[in-house]
Amino acid sequence: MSIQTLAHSLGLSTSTVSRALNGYHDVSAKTRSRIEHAAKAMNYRPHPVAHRLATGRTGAVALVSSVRAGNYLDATFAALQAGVAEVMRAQGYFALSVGLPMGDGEIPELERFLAGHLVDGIILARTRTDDPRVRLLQSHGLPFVTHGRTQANTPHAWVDTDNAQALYLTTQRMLALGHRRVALVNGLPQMTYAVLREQGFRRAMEAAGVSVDDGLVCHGDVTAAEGERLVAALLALPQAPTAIVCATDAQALGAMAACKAHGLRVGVDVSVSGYGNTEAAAYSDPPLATVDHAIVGNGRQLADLLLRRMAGEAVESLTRLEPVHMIERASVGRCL
Amino acid sequence: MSIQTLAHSLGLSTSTVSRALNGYHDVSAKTRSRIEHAAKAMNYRPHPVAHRLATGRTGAVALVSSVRAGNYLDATFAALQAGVAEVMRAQGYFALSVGLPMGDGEIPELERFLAGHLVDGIILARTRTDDPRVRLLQSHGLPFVTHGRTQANTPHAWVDTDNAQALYLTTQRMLALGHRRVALVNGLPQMTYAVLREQGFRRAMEAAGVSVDDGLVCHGDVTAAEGERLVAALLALPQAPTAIVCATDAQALGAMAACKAHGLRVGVDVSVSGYGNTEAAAYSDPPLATVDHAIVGNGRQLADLLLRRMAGEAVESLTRLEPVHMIERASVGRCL
DNA sequence: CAACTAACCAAAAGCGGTTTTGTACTAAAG
DNA sequence: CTTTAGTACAAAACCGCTTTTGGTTAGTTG
Repeated sequence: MSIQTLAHSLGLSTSTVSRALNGYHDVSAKTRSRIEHAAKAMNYRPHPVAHRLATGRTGAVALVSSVRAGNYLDATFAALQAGVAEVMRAQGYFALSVGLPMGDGEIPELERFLAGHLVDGIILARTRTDDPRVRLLQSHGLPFVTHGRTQANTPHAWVDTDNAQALYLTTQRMLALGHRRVALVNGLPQMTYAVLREQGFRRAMEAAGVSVDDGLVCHGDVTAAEGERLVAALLALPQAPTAIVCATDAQALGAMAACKAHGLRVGVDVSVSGYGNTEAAAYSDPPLATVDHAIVGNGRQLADLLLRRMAGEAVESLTRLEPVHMIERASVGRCL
Repeated sequence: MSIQTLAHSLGLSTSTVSRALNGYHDVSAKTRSRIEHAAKAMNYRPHPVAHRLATGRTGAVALVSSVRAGNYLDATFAALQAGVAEVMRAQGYFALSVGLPMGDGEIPELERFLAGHLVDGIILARTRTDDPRVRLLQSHGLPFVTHGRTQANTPHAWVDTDNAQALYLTTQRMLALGHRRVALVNGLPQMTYAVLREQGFRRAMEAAGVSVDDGLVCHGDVTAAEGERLVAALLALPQAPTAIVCATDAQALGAMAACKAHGLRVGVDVSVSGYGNTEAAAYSDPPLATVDHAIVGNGRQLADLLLRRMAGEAVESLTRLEPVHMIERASVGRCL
């Protein structure tokens, strides 16, 4: 069912059919409706590949993220994808997600993907402070939006949760409960969100007039295993922390395990908070205090900004800082 | 940088260049190497869209799954995607993942996706016993492999974990520990895996000569909230179970919470097991016994079968049942 | 009534490749 | 020496659509 057979069956030229279906003006109303009827009746739809070759547009966008082998995309990413897909679908676009192999293969693979002309725009997740993927996208020219900021000097469109505010809130809460030795278990420092979370942490400490013990600030993978390892080390210190603010719920689950292994009651002897409002956090024992960052909404925002970007809006106005709020649960309590 | 400019700069025709680069025989070795050198030097790569229009091949496959609003893809899906991508990338394919909106929009959206000619093959995750998506794919003709089986009478390629064996093992273990009132908290019955898990459960009970109390078999979403709800109901029964076998780790986390709320010590007064070997299970309190199903390996198998399918192998030989094993942890213990 | 303008549609040229068909030329076979 | 077969390349058709260009007809306008 090509445009040719359709045109032929109507006794018209393909160009007239094409122009009629694409809303050009130099087709009489009568002919247009005749064509539209026939198209519907014969269930004609332009072949997307041919359409793409002629127009350059693909009707799809990609959500790309780098994944380390053995360390897969998590529920956060999935929720992001859901938000993106929802908005994109409403506009007739497909939202595909693709994973780049973290490490040496990352940039070549992204180049290969870009060269593949599979999509009209890209949403890049988990940006880093100095992100070669962003530089590649900038030089390539394909419209893109990042989730999370970079520290690149050339501006680009982004959506971010207010990481600094989030950790400001949780840290402030710990301080309000009387904690003074507050530890930060953070993500890897090359991740922009980790930098921002640390800023929020330090700002809260400073605002309360409590000096930060750099020995209580540590970095690692955002996994439970890593959280457990880091917190076990913190608890072995001569001056162990009484509160532990973690960069993710997964780390916090590990942190709680380490505390228990050390004979501490979480929420009583030691307070622990997470980030992400995952289901596992709600059902941990004790329930884990966390930060809700409405990640599906972030996905919707990302899609919205990408659509605007593809429509040609300037990047300068295309940034969104999304609010967060703390969810208090029994894993945090008053300092003994 | 099109094939035409390349051909022109070499003083050859585009057809010769094309045939040389595609390994046809009627190009002299000298001309071929001259063309290959020039192509490399000028960094020529065929435009994928044009290539696709001419050949019909796209160089990408999709991992598709239906997602309910608010109930996103989980870590299992992400791990699957990682395995698929790994194998596909090695063959030069992209592995894209796309989410269909569960419900009425599901089939139209899949149709739209198929009509989009974006991929050469499809991997369908989370199959149901009677799956309209499978029927659509079968009628469409695009090569596909499902993760999980259906009960369709027309055969298709599939990879599945041995769900029945998994629940046979966990149930058997509960029975070996002296439990007689064993409950099953299962997924929704339209999911094939839920049917198979229930089969394994019943087979183990039967093998031990213990009759199944149908009041202790329940179904629901595979979330912690649902697990909690279902188990709270089970514990309110006059003859409450002493062991609870859950269909997923998430349900089991909810189940454990319900048990604790009921004043029971998990692993002592009541035993709980999960499925999926997630990190949250390893770090729950007590650590949750679970089933490891090597899901990344499943992804690799899926990719392998899809490649074979795309190469034209018959579906009959393209099925794989992957082994599982139980991971015993403190959430299960001897029946008091 | 000639000239001009819309309105409507067809023809043709792209998009960037692949594949079929055609054509010189060379070399071996009859 | 002619036929046959094989080699190496070019020309052209095609994939299915969009868009530019151009031409015809009818309806104003001066």
